[in-house]
Amino acid sequence: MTMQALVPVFAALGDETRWSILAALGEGDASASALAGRLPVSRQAIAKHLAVLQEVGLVEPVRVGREVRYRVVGSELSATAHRLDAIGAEWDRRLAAIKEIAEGL
Amino acid sequence: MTMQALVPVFAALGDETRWSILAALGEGDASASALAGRLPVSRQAIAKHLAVLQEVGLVEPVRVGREVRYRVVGSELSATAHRLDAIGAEWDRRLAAIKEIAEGL
DNA sequence: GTTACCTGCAACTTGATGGTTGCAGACTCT
DNA sequence: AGAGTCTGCAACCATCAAGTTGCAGGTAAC
Repeated sequence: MTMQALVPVFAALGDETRWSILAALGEGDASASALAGRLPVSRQAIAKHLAVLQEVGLVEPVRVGREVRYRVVGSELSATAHRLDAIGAEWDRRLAAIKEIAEGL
Repeated sequence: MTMQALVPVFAALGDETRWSILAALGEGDASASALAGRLPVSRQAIAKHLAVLQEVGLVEPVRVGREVRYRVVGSELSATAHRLDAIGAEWDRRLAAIKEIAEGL
């Protein structure tokens, strides 16, 4: 159970560049330098984004020799999705209850 | 089908104050002024947040006399959750494939 | 018609964030 | 040992976002 603080996870997912990084990592684990070769931003910018992603558990570092590769943690994505879905369902339930009252049932 | 641009939705959900507003709206529809009475921020700040939430379809305005009440759109939350879940599942699938290759199966 | 209240617009402050460049340190490999 | 390359740290810039205050415009109610 990761149980990250939800809101920071969304904040991390609310940036296009970070999604580009996640998408690139989907092709296989890669280091900040390798990613900088594929994306139109500097290595340091990518390093910062990776730090943010790691902070909320969306990505994890793996040392391979002298480089640090990053891997997407798909389960964190799924966990976040499920928590969000539960919240959405809760709201739907409440709305349905209100609707019933409004319709005099 | 709302089909909002995903990333902006996450950006909208990546703010604590916005969650406070959503939570308060969960108690029942309310206007910006009413929310300002319950939350520790100014009405205008809340109005801006509501604009952001409306922009991505998480909330919708309802005129009631001279005031504008807002209602949470739970379905948008659920839709976002399902899309995120699909992405997470896709990553898990890929990781599983990579793992199989790595284990020489 | 006034009074009162609620919304909407504008200007401004401030802190966070996305981005850059430059440099120092560490590790590999020949 | 030396060359090359990868990481990490720091300073810095610019833009955006969250928040504020103040004011003008409607709309409801008495």
